[in-house]
Amino acid sequence: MARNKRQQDREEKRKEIITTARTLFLNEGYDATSMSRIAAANGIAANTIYWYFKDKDELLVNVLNEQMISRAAEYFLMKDKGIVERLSWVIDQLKIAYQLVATVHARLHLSPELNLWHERFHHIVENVLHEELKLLGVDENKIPARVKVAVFTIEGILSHPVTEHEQAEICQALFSV
Amino acid sequence: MARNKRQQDREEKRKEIITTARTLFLNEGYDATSMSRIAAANGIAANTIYWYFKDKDELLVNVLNEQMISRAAEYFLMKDKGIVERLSWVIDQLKIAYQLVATVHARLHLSPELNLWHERFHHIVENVLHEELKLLGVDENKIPARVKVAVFTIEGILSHPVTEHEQAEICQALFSV
DNA sequence: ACCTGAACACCGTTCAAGT
DNA sequence: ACCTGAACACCGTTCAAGT
Repeated sequence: MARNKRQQDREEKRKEIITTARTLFLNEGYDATSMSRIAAANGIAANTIYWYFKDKDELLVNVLNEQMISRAAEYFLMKDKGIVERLSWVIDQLKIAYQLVATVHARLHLSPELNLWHERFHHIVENVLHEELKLLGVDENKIPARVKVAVFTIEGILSHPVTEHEQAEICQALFSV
Repeated sequence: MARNKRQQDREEKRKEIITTARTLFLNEGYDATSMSRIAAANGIAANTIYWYFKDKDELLVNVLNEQMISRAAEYFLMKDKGIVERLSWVIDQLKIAYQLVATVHARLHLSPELNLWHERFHHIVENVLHEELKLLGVDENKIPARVKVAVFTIEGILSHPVTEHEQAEICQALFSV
């Protein structure tokens, strides 16, 4: 792995570590991925990571952010597709990261930074869903509760065994006026 | 703490350890509660716990079971109350244990025993909810999807900041025919 | 500024040895 | 059958020391 020389490389190196961590977190899970493992995959010593990130939770927040940004970019390219198709795409993407979803919920109270990220993430998602329901013509003052139900249901689908057929029925139930 | 003498005490001692673990898991969380901590609270050495339980996950399953059984007993004493009141009681009880809910979801794939418990738990809860929706007169073949949405929404309420007002609106949305 | 070896204070779990 | 001290193989993190 390319050695670091000067300040210009700092952001680049950070990104390298984040990418490695993302792969490992998604494949093996957060707890199962040790700092040594991430470091080894980057050709550095375990404690070197602490020069780039405060702790493991800050690294997690960065991984989550990178993942969210890249997925959001793709999502907004689907503007022409139907709501149902876009929603099932979102669920598919989240399913890939479902281990991390559970980890975030389990570690919320241990890390203020993670808690903040979680709040912001929900804020963004809820804004998008609010807009979708508005476009569908749902009664404006019933939208907030409907949005919460939709968000929580999506999370539930991620963390529980649900057949394709069940998932389709559930999505239909969420977006019927 | 009372020393153990013969086989008759085994179940009793197991219960003692489970009770201690339950208190600590609920107050401090699963990860934050070490085996040493549980052992110390029971006046025994850390490794002694392994004579009563295979590992920490088996202890967790027993804690969850005990909690579920005691809560279920109370629930069925509320038969005369309305559905909304009973549901909000269930949510309150689950909120007390919300840390464990997140832990269960995060550890599902690490422990087959925990996974099995989780499946059984959902089976029980879904049966109860199915019955409730049936009594409300919901269209029979729309019930399964509605049950899933209700279960996932309840879990969402547990793990996210939701105001009393929002919660009331959400519950109303779930049980409107 | 960047990186490391060594150490610290923990984990959950195993095992040989005690009663 | 029940319990323990000591050890094992890990953690995440800190720190003094190197370049």
